[in-house]
Amino acid sequence: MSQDMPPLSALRAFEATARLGSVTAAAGELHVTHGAVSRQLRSLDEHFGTPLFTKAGRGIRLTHQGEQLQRGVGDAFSRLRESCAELKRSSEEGPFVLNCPGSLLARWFIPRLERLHRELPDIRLQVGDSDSELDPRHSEAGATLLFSEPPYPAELGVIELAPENICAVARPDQAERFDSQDPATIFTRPLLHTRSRPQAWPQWAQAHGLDEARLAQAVEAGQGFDHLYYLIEGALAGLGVAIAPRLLVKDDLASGRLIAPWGSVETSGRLCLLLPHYVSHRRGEQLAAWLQRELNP
Amino acid sequence: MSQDMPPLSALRAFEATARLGSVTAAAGELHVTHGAVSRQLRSLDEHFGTPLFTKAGRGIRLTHQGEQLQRGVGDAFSRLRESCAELKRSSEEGPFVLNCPGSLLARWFIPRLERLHRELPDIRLQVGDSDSELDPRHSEAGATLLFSEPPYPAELGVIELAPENICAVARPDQAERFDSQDPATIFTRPLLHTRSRPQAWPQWAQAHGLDEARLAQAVEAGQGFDHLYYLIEGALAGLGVAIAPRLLVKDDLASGRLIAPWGSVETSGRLCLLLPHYVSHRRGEQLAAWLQRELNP
DNA sequence: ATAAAGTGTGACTCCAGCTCACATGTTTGT
DNA sequence: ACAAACATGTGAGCTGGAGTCACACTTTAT
Repeated sequence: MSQDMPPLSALRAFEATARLGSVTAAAGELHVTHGAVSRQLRSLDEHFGTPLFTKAGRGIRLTHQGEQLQRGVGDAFSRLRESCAELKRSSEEGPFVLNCPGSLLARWFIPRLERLHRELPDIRLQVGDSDSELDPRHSEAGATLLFSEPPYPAELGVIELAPENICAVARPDQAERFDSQDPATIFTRPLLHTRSRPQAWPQWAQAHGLDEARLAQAVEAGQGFDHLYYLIEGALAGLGVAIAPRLLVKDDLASGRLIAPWGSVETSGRLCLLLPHYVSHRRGEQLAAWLQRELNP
Repeated sequence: MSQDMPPLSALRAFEATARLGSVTAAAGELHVTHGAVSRQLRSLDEHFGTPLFTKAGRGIRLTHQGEQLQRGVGDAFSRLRESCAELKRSSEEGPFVLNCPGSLLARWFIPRLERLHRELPDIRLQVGDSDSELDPRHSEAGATLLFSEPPYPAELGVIELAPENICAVARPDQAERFDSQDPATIFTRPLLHTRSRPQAWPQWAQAHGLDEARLAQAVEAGQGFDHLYYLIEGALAGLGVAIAPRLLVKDDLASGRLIAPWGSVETSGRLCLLLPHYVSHRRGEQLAAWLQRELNP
């Protein structure tokens, strides 16, 4: 690759000067003084070993070599400007991609999407399932919604939206088995679980002062699922007691499709919105604000 | 004109990284550290508000937006490189334009061109008459050969090649009218002159201690010419005595076509080669050295 | 396990490129 | 003929953007 390119800033100065036919005008466009442009042009002359402009009256005029250079360089800069403008536009007006775990997407976000679109019509959100790419650093998304807990990696812009409350839920037809004053009555039913959150049940047991060994036994007896989403479906199907973030079963509790006999426990986890440093501020913050409102009425 | 272009150096870093698929490789090509490239890329992410690369394994991969940008930017940079290389080539290998006054060109340079081409075969000199554009700042030439005198404008690279000697010349058939011991015998013939060098005769008269008034009268009597070249032709035609730089009549004196009864007078003028600051050193200095040799044997 | 390769980033440094002020040359209006 | 406005070139001096260095972290290979 030919490695003797002149400084790019000098080429930009040349392009503007050649296009506008004036050093001063170019300086205006580039928001620098005419002296700065004049130096850049001189450095180009030296680089190419040939004059690009000559004086003409009180202004300047392209030399033959200058015209030759102008053809290619003018094209190249148009192309550059066009590409950058296009990307900028598609980044500002194109869909804003928000990734979040499938369970959160299905059980909390999708039911609220219509309201989101109504209240933030210009955000053109595109939601995606992030279970395949757990690490937001590998994702192309503009933002990621997920449960996490401190300490957060410093390079990610983490906004804590709400504390995570987990609760044990079951179908209402099993209500009589459970005593809301006695957490141990939970052991009358199998404990549904998922491999992706092995600490969920132990955490709950500790908060309610239950014996870990007996808990492990009950977990053993319950069905395992690959995914939190299916876990909750298991509870709805009456297979046993599921453990889930309160957020995901909020609507089911309100409608009476599920019950949470022992309330919910706040964990050290938080529902977080990850806005990478580079993300467009306007839309990212609009979204964060909307989520805050929606989560903390 | 859309004025929110990212820094060009960042775009160059992006282009190299996208093309080579590696930050480190791009850093190598740009002769900087990988850290420098990494920062540039980050600044681009921030400018566009969208990620251009994601991590992939231990390397990186273009995102969708990155690919979009790469198409245009890659093209633009190819174009830029191509244009610059083309101009550089035509400036280094193309003809080297030397301008000089028509009289010098015709009466001194052209007879020596063949030797120049033989001794400096790769210089591909193109000589032009500069009488229309006297000021080298308005010319497109790579170099200018001309008579000038100090002080020289600072911004021009002036190389003094030889002192200017002027002499009064006439046709040999008029030799008996002139006494080489008595300059006043010059007034036996009309004094040919040119408007472009009104000070030539007075200078000569002063050097030989002649009366200015009588000189003015003799000049009045002589034919005037537009151009030094025709002035010498006038002397060759026997119209009177011409005044000219010794260099221009050197060959005619040697061959006996002209005589210079009173020798020559050194003036404060110098034959100079003007090499603008930007000119390719190699060829400019080769030419200067050859001229030095040719003028001062 | 251990090494090697690749990328990201905090802290610091430095010089490329800018501004300022002035000089010089050109055009235009009166 | 003169002055004023316009345009570019340049010496001196300053500053912030861009680079280096060193280290951390992750992934791949041996």
